[in-house]
Amino acid sequence: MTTTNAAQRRARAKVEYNAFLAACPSRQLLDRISDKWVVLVLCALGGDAAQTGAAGDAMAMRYSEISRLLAGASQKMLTQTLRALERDGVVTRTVTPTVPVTVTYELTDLGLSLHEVSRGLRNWAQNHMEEVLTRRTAYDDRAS
Amino acid sequence: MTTTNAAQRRARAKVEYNAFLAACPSRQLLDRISDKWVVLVLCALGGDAAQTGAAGDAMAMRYSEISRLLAGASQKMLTQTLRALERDGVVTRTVTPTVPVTVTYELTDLGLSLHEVSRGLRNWAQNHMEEVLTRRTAYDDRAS
DNA sequence: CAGTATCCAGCTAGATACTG
DNA sequence: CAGTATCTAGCTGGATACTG
Repeated sequence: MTTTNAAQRRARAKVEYNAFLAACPSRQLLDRISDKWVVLVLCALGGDAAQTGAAGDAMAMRYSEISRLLAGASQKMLTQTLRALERDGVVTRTVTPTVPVTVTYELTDLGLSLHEVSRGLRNWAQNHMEEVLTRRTAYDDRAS
Repeated sequence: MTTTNAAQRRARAKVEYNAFLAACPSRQLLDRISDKWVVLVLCALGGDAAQTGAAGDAMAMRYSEISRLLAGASQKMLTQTLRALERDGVVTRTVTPTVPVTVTYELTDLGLSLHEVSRGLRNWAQNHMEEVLTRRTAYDDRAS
């Protein structure tokens, strides 16, 4: 009976794994906010960048503004991220039919609350990152 | 002068991008907690699983216990994750030299506080995920 | 201006086999 | 029991070119 055994164990593991995943609802959110560009877009629209002049609170931004702020993001990633966030109701996409079309993005209430969550993360990071880094180098030194 | 132009633009973009990254310290943390298995290990050691009997607060767990709880995680991923967390001072790794060696993992104070952060995330997820899902299906329906 | 479409390199994570 | 080592498939993200 060696034929089905391995496959069965694998299938069983798959199920248990999914069950544990389902039991941990933060996974859903994490898949959303753990994305590199999602966080950066959130920062940008939330006004954390402060390099554009205004700072502190949410603002509507044009595609090209975001693109300029997040230099290094390809259009592909930017558009993909923006679409995903729009799909989830985190940002609004407003098309103004001017001559060359104008598109602005803005955080929704949902997006603002998500931005708040990411601020909580940022706070933790600022308070503990130094300790983490210290531990990390200590660990690396210990390992001959 | 078309030779250096493209490369220069690319280099410039790289710098700006990094600058914005650096300005957003949550990236560091996100790289840590956004990992699938990190969160699950955090859940396990934090006692969120509740499938082992005890529930609610932190507990020391053996490698095999974690492995059983997170069925579906390969040893590679589990070990890798555990090592990274140990390196960052989030968990402790205790080796007891019994006959077959016994290794237990436990959250440190730092790990507990990180676990709290992830609980904040979980709360947001529980409060808003339904809305996100609604928006998402609405968006998908709209797209003919 | 604000995208869409396509192709491809690199990294990650899973499978598998072996060890103190 | 608690790993380490190695190979590879698949997905993600970046480059590039084209469009309403």
